[in-house]
Amino acid sequence: MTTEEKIFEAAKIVFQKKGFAGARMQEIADEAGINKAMLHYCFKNKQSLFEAVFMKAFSQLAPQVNLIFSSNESIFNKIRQFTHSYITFVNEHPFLPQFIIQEMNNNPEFVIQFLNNANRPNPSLMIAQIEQEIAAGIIKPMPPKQLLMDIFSLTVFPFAAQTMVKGMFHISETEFNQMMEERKTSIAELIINSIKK
Amino acid sequence: MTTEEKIFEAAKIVFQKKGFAGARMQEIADEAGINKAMLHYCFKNKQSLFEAVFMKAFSQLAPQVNLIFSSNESIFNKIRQFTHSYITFVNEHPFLPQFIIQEMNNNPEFVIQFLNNANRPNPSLMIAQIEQEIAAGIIKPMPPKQLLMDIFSLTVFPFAAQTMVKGMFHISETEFNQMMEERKTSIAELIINSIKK
DNA sequence: ATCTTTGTTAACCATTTGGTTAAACCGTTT
DNA sequence: AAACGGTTTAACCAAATGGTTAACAAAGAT
Repeated sequence: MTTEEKIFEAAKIVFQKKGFAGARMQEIADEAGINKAMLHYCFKNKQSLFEAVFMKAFSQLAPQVNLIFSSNESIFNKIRQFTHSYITFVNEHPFLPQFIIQEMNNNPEFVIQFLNNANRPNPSLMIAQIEQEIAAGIIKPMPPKQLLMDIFSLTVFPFAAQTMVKGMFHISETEFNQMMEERKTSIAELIINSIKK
Repeated sequence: MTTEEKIFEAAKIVFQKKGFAGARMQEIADEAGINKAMLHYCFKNKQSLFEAVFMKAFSQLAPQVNLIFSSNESIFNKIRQFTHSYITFVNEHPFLPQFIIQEMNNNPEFVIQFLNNANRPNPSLMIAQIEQEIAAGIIKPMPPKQLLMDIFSLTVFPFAAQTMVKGMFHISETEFNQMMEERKTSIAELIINSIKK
């Protein structure tokens, strides 16, 4: 692993745990097992290191979502695929959703950058398909954006609010993971049942 | 408004916008229109000021939730009341959910404090009722915690991920608020339809 | 009137923090 | 082996930041 990669991995860990403002350059250097000056040798400064980490995180998630959203499957199968593959993916990157949401809220200017980014999550195809299937009488009439928001909410929220959920329900890491495993299918069926005519 | 109140309000604004690590004592003082030394005269330090703000925020939300969860209504009406009153409340405090989730993730030790706090959100009554109604054959069998997580997800997520949602769907503040208004009833009916036998 | 308590401020301090520098290290070329 | 290039480090620096101090003002209490 090159030094740059070591730094990047370390920065990922520290930024995801502490956020941009809470992260310390020294801590990233320690985590990477290198001297602090190397951070500035490889990356211009804290901001640019952060942007690299954030971009990478985001562009790991978005293409997956788009792949499913733009496939040729029926809306029902797309929903099934989405919940399944999203939860699988996030299980391996448990801090991604809260990290992305947090930093997006703290730096709303960032959002603008992603609107121009090819790797942004793009719901327009999915919205079009929903409208078509409503017109074709396959699913009940409803605002497509609300449907998408329902799908995202049910899938993403438990991860984003992980700490609170675990605390409120008194559940362990293992129980949490098991619940998420169940949700891979239960969410999809919940949504499908509600829109199916 | 007393100086302490001015500080508290200012701290609320700055902490909710920047988070604990990102907030600056000077900025809070400026926002309150007072000298920085007053912060330390009224509150011991940054941490204790933050805890005061956080506790207050949390204990505005929790009792409302508990009131509904422990009423004598049917499960269907409780769900209707919850989505309605939660969305109404959060519309007036748009940064609360993301603030609470963010700081809980950043300081998981906090969670422990709330487990001993009388004002904590307590889902146990609601869970018991769900189990009863399943046993009585009123609603379909399902894990009660999953049902609660569905309700919370659909209600809270759009607010917690506000910035991303607005960016992804290209919707304005006004359109967002209108969507949330619709959700007050649409979420409840979605859930109720899915559990009703 | 004056003493005391409470509220408020400008100036100051110690530490932390992001960032820089100049020297050392090391494999490659000549 | 000397010169060279990229890589790495210890030491350093300036600014930012949380927190303190000592003086000052306002308001009661005696």
